[in-house]
Amino acid sequence: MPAEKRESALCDITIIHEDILRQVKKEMTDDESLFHMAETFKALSDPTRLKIINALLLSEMCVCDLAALLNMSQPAISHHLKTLRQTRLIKYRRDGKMAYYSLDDDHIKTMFDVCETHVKE
Amino acid sequence: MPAEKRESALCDITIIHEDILRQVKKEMTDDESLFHMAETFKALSDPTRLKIINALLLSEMCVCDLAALLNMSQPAISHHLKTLRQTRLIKYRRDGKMAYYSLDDDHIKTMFDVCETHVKE
DNA sequence: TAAAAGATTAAGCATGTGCTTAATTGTTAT
DNA sequence: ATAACAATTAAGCACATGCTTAATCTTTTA
Repeated sequence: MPAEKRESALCDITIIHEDILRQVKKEMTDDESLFHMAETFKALSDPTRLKIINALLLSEMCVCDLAALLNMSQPAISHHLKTLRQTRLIKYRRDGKMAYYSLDDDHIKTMFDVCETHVKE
Repeated sequence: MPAEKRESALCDITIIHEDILRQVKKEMTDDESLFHMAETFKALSDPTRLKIINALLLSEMCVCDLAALLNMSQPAISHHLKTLRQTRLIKYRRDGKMAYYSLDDDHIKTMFDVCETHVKE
């Protein structure tokens, strides 16, 4: 065994389960997907944005409705909606001056419901 | 209509859909649950923590395994594990010097899988 | 009992997030 | 056209997050 190897065994972390590491490494989701998943969860990680999602689960709403519902400024709401749009959690349609927001698909409802179950038990 | 009411209608945001607001407000999840849900999603919102979850979906692992797998320091991993523990996403058992971590229940697997589906389509 | 090793906690710093106010865009109505 | 309004974007500030290094705790083994 070369000297560097012996030294590194002394200084570095001793890896106990190399076989498991190899196997796990092989089966893990790709980095890019994990990064985007983290972004999606991050979009859901703010109480205000979660309330927006919660509201949109119940009804399509415009920005000023949401601002009134959550008692916050329009810019603040608009900022959050942008975050949710960028992760494709919500979509919107324009009708004159108003922008009506709604959920993009059913994944969000599932994640919301499962998470609610988790925290309530 | 009293003067204050008229003035507020000029200065404040005009609420377009009062009926919907009332209905939605009534049906929304309670604030405390939403707050804890946001904390749960926040725990999942970091790429490193998501990789830890991903690894634990495949196998129980100790801290030094995870540190080696993700090529990070033990304190950094330990810090993340604490966050995941606090939201009851993972649990651990001690065996001598080592702490073996695993997922706490099936909710996490569901959220992980649904989110993966979401970002991959 | 002392030393070693896995794990956790603490302190400190760089970066990110969320709000506010102000400015801008885009659409409607006078 | 121009005024009004819903919405978005920008700039700036306070606070939170994630990493590093160092110190501490806990269990094993020599």
